[in-house]
Amino acid sequence: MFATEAAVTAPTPRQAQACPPARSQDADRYRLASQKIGQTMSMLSEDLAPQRRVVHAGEAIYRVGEDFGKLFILNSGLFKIVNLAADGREQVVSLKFRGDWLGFDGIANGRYACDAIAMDTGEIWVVAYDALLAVCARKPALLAVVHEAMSREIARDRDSLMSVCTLPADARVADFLGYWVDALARRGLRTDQITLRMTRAEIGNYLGMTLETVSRSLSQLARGRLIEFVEKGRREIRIPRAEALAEYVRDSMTPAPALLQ
Amino acid sequence: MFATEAAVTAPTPRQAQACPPARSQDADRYRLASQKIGQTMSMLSEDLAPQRRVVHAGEAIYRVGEDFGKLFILNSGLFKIVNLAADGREQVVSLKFRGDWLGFDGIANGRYACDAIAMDTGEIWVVAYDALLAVCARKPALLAVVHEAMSREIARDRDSLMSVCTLPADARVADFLGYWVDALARRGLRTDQITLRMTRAEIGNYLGMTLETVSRSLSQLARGRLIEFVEKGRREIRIPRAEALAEYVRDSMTPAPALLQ
DNA sequence: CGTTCGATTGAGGAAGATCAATTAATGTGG
DNA sequence: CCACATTAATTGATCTTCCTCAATCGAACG
Repeated sequence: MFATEAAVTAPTPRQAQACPPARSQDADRYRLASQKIGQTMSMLSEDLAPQRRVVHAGEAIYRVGEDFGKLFILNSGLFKIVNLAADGREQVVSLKFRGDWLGFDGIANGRYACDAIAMDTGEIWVVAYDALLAVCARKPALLAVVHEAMSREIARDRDSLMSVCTLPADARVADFLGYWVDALARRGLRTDQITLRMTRAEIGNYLGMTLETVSRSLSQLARGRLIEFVEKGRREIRIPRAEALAEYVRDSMTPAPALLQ
Repeated sequence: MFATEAAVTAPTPRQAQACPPARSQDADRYRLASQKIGQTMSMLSEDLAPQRRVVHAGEAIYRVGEDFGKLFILNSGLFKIVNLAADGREQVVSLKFRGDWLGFDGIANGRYACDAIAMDTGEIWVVAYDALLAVCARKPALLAVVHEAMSREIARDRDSLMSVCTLPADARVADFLGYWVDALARRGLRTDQITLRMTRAEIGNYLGMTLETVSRSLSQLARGRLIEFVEKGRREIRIPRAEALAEYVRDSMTPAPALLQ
């Protein structure tokens, strides 16, 4: 499932929680997360004095095969991370929001392993990896931030894989929307109405299905009043109850799936 | 695709390479990789003097929700990383071989985000995260190793997602075998014959398909002479030409996927 | 030697892909 | 501003792939 970070902090992690936490607890959690991101960004700005760069939709800040050297912190806008196979297959493997780091994939081999492409006008902060390490040596809190970002990315990628491997198409789209809402909520942004800055084809690519299936799934969710299309342009979506998306995902599992072992 | 690390180091990364590199180049690359892993393990052993612990098949070294505090380096054996959703879904999201680190997922939230389960008798080295950071402060080369391990994990996870999202079942299994062979080769182990220490159900779970489909795909690959079952017990597999697996994956993409039937 | 678990294989069905047509939104040049 | 072209999205009709259900077989084990 995409948004399992809450589950990890649950008191009984091996058991499914009977009922969702009260609304106000959620709000608290999101407020804290939002504050934390803000504080982290301030700290990065102070300690690193990063170069700031405005990017426009479609622009790549790095591409697969380029020499690694810099890391990027997303201050505003939205990015997609695209994996490219030698045979030409392209795969959107990750989405990046404010506060996320980009470029970790380049450390291992000295070359970036994918493309990072802006989906929107935004601002990124550029940091030389060497310089970052130098500052980290003096400031352990900064290193902690870097490790946390990498760790979160690992956990997030696994959730994506889980979603793709275990959920039927409709639930996958619902899960995706839930993840998006969660990502916005953590950044203190409004979540009752979201603007998908992706085409159906991009969403489908990310979720491992065709654009037609994405379209059908969205229509299906709209029929069930889980979402509503706003005005013209079907990328603006109203989400009356964000929890309903998670419930929908849960319910799609009803006939208990075969467990391992 | 699972094994794209080679592609990243290709001279023309945006273009598909017309013909595969010569056999000897591959051998060189693998020898270097194997040496590097050996050297890294030596260094870790010296600098960290980690606690060593023998684990047996089925044993978990950590479970989702447990307080984070330790990282683990796999010295021998094989581990699976299993993600667990609140609704009971289980998903094998990663496999770990000698030299791999386990537990990074716990850094972000202070709790492990998944289960790490031994599939085999093996030895892990246990390091307290705090202690590791302390040593890293004095020894930058060690920090580089840690970051490289995290980076590699991020890249690997994305390759998994790509495989699941873009390949049909047969090619996915072929890709999986290719990944396994590659992982062994990097560690200087024999690759003409491999022992899958996973049931068809586990493989299917990892690849997002049913055990029956895994079985059928393996039979299919065997009919095409890409693999051979060794003796009794269908988990021992001979792979005459490892490159043939990658070719099979490539061919499954092209307009005419009907190569063998 | 029966029991159990894992693997294989077949038949039928369902989810989703593919192909195709239509509509809606966006952009372009006159 | 409008006709036109272009791209995105929706929806329907078929077809394919893979899942589900079920039977059989082999290997491992007490």
